[in-house]
Amino acid sequence: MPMSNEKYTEEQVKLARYAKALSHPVRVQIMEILASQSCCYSGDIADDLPIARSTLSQHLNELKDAGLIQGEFTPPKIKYCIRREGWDEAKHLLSQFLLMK
Amino acid sequence: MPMSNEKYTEEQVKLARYAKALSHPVRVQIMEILASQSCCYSGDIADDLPIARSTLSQHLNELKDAGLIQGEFTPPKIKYCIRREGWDEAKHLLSQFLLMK
DNA sequence: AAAACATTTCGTAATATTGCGAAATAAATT
DNA sequence: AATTTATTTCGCAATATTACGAAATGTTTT
Repeated sequence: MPMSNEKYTEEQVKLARYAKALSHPVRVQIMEILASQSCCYSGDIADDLPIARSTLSQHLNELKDAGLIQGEFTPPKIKYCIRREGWDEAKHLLSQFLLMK
Repeated sequence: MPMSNEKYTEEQVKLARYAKALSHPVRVQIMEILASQSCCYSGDIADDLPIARSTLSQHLNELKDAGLIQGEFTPPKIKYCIRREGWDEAKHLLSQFLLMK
């Protein structure tokens, strides 16, 4: 047992959180869709995906909670985009991690 | 709905599987430990981690199932190492994915 | 053969994820 | 004001994850 009060480092926790956000194929696909065009309306994403809209909404929320995407309300639709800060941090942490060996 | 029979591409599924393997801080830490020394005995890993040995065993199994590590039985211990093929594939898929935007 | 050691499997509990359809919310259009 | 459109929240069910300690497995040492 390590002596630290915390079980894991902040980086380990963050890395795991980003990895978890990407741990379902549909969320990988959502990120790919958002990357391929600057932004995208929720409905347009739904048309490309084999899941119910309510289920998509949950996946979008997970990506948002992880800080990887952001949604802008432009009535009556919601425009989703990749969130730079989160995406860049995920990139940085994962790249570092993958380079280690 | 896409016309393809399969819901997701092979790459999306593989990427999600590797991401899932790394979606818990303790598994990130295990990979870091294994990367920092060529190989490691299960018991030595357990000494560094704040979880029960049976729990560690489950996490090791998940990493093994994902193809990221391999265990060699050198009685009475088991020596765990990073599995090159899997690790390299994860590296490749994730790097590609992260570069996309 | 018995004791010690290293690790896994089993049983179980608590919690999280994934999925859907129905209902709710909220804005735009008629 | 009523209808349409876009999306989310709710309620629920099925399954998966995470964790632990106890028991089992298999090897080495005594």
